[in-house]
Amino acid sequence: MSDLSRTPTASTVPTYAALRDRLRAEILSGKIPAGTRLTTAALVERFGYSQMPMREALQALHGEGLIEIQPHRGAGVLPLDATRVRNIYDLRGAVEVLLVRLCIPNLTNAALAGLGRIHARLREAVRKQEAKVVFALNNEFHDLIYRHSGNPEGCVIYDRYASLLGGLRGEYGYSPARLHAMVDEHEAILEALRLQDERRLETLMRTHVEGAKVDLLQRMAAKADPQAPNRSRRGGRR
Amino acid sequence: MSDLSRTPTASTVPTYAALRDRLRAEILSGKIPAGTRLTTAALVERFGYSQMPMREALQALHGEGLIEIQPHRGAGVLPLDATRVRNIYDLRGAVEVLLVRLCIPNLTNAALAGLGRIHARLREAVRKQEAKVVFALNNEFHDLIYRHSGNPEGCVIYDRYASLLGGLRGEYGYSPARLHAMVDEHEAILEALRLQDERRLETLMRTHVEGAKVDLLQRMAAKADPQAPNRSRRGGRR
DNA sequence: AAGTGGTCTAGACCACCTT
DNA sequence: AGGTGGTCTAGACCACTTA
Repeated sequence: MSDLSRTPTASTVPTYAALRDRLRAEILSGKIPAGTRLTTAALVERFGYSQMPMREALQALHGEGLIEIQPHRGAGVLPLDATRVRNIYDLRGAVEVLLVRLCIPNLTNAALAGLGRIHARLREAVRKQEAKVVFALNNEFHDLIYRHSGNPEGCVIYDRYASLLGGLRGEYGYSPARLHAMVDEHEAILEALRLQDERRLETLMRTHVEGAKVDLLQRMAAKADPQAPNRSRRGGRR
Repeated sequence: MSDLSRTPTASTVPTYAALRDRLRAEILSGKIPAGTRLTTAALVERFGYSQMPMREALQALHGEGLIEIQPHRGAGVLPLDATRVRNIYDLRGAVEVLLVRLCIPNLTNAALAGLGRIHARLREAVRKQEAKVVFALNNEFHDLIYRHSGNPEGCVIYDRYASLLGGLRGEYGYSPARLHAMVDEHEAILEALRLQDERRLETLMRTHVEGAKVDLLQRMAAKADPQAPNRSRRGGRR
């Protein structure tokens, strides 16, 4: 797809790259929660390599904005509080509005058909209340659109923030209302894409991201603040 | 809650951080041109430190998207061709439209007055044809606005791309027409900020960035082939 | 005043690209 | 097959934080 040369069979992946990718995945999935301190000693203990490859991986993640490094004091996963979630959603939304606009002239009929199939499966998953599947299909839907934007730099930014927020979404899930709104909004976006209605697409996409933002923030707040003077045991915890 | 705000007087800056900041500045200013290969041997030769601090600096810059690292093959400054410039301008524009919208409720009268002063100086600099001053004041104008957005993550993205494109602008300069358009557009943006006219602001900012993009692309193209598409004398790239 | 852990150096190893 | 240069290890050093 890009000029990554010729897929050189990925013969030998350096240790620092493997560590970087693995740590990134664990941070984004929430397996390493925000706020965790990352010491080289612990990483050496865990992975069995010496400090320098670990340090290189940490520097790369620092450049990506995933962790914070204080000179002479160590590294830590950046916390994701409500303010930061709001900021990142806003930022991601701005990028998504751009990307969906850019892709309008590039979307083939085949791509539109693919989007339709993904949408149908997503609607079915919502009906069955399969949260994991909904999450995956939602990502597929957006990815397939943006892939046609012709702006790989923007896709990288989108991916980064989508993954970051995706970790949280895996933890907090969707509200039932949000699931149905998502289906309706995707439907409208799909229709606007077919009609190549740029202005409407921008409005729809902004509303779509805004709705996701509000929903996640509400669920984060609800979990942090049970606000139940009596032992409200509404809905079991799995 | 982690204690990231301690301001420890930055007593001792590690070598890798100093190298990273220095290399970043030289790349962004164009002192190290796009496409340059960065070997550790050359860096050791130049700075006198061993390889590992250099490698850490390169990893950080890789995470920031400034350089490319091919495993077992080395690092190089990413080339900035017309396509990438267009992509980055589009991306930056989307972020700027967001940031200017967010700052509307946060702009004080004092901030507006400050913007007015910057604008007056910029108009004067345009009249005197002082390109460097115009460049600096234009940055000041935008920075002062976005600083009030309350979205530091977005400001980081803006800064990164503004610096990247700023290096090119230092090389290619502005067209006379662009200078005057800039003044007019800033004037209109300032007025819309005073009136808190969100819709108009979005339109204005989008036009503003689009104008800058087209101007830079035209000047890059003009310099690349002065009018005769002769065969590329500079062949082997990579 | 001691300890923890980040930082840097020197050298050996080996993947990739030549001849 | 040789060379170049990226990659990794082990250890010494020292900044920052404990008590």
